[in-house]
Amino acid sequence: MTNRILNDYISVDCVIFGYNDNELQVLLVERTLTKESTKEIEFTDLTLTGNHIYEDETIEDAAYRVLYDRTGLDNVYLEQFKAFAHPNRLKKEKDRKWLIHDGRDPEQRIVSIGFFSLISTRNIIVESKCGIAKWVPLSEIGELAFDHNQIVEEALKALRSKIKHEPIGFELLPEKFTLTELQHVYEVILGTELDKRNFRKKIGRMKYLVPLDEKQKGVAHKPARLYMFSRDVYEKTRKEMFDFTV
Amino acid sequence: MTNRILNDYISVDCVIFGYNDNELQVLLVERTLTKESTKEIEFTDLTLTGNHIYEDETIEDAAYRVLYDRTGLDNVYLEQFKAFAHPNRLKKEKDRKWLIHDGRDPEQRIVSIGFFSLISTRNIIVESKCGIAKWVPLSEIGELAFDHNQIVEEALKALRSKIKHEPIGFELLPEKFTLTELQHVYEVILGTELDKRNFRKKIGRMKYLVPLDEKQKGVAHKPARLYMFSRDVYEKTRKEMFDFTV
DNA sequence: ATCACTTAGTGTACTTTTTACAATTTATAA
DNA sequence: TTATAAATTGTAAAAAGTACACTAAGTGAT
Repeated sequence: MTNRILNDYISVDCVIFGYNDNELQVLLVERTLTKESTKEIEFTDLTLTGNHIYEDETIEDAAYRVLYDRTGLDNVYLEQFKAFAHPNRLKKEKDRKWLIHDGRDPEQRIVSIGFFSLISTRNIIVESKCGIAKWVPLSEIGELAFDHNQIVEEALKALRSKIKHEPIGFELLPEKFTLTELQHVYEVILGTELDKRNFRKKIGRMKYLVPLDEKQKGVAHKPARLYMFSRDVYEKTRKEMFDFTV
Repeated sequence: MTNRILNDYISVDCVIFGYNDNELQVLLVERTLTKESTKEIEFTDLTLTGNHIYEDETIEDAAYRVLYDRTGLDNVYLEQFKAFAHPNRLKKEKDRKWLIHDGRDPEQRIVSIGFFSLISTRNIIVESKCGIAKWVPLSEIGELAFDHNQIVEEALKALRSKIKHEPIGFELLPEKFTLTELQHVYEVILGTELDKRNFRKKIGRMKYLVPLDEKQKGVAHKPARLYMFSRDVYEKTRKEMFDFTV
């Protein structure tokens, strides 16, 4: 790997989703902006995690690298969903007289290739070498830098669409999880309430969800059985569907 | 519009699908390569339709423009499905000593943002100002320039996935079409045979498919009823589904 | 006018899935 | 022992999926 970037104007940006406190959260990074003239700190901002693409990387390589540098995790769910080029981004940032604290000009990244990632929050070390990252519940995201609000919007759309047709909900949960937790993940992402019995009946037909001989510990009520996702079974039993809406 | 390109290294590439002779076809463009030294024509190649993104365009704007320049059509189905950056593309093309006939260096476009488009073949004028385009059945596509084979592959995957969940099949047909034609489109795209009665039962439940008081003309058998897609009805009746595979 | 030919159009019985809905079980904590 | 909290489970009715074969309505040839 050369570390020479492919192009100054292209970056990957990653919408990192986590699930905690019964909410869908996004991992955002603080960006410190200084005045070009005085070098004084003007204010801080929140951005997605992103970076350039190196010369000898595919776009996916770059995204996995970005994700690893931010979270220390690999083998996580990551999916490219859309590329963005805001013709106004250039202008909007040019009008300002700010620099990012490391001296980079914030206008540089023009085309951004959006990925979303699902990670199990508990594994993650939020502090990393490149800036301070923090989990922000979707409902509390304010105005982000650049066009990152739009990217989050579209990532959420892509996630909603994807989760309806492929079993990816458990990617937001620890390896072993209860059916109620899984149901909550679906409810939070889809924004609807689901009937407990029907959810279990439906998901129960999916062979890839394997019940363990293990139960929740330390809860003040009947402990729930734990389950795991088996990719193996999934690959073997997956069949394509043919359903169009309405 | 300035016509100043955003960036030399980024392009949009469009996989234009058409349906004819009961086959899925792709509109491809001949590229003439000349030797850099002698300017002699070395050979011709086939590529997708693509172009750079202008400074004041969104990526989608650029794709619609590219499609319009190639086909003379607007208001067609167009969808961004994936961005590509082949780290090897640069090298592969650099090793050769060719130029495209207009003098451009073929290595220039590095990141390509892929779209696919569905058009009703009968409306299209294939001759256009920028090169000769021709319809090639999917089964007969040989080796394309750059990584365009991969882009076509992925476009097809995206199309297959999309058509399972959204009503876009008729985009490949004239405004008025028969149910048999529609069924053939689904069969060709999905690569499976469908039962005529079951297909009609299923699609018949979709209110957006409106039967007309009009029949096929000039066929040597019982003429079929013609149908139209009503986007209006679709928008109104569309409801989200929650189905995961297996 | 009849007939041969070709594709359009339709129904039924069976299985599976969806949907709406509430009582019982099993653990902890007081 | 009891109160509490969440887990777990079933059923009946409606809708959708599946497998399967005959009749209808045109054209073109005789």
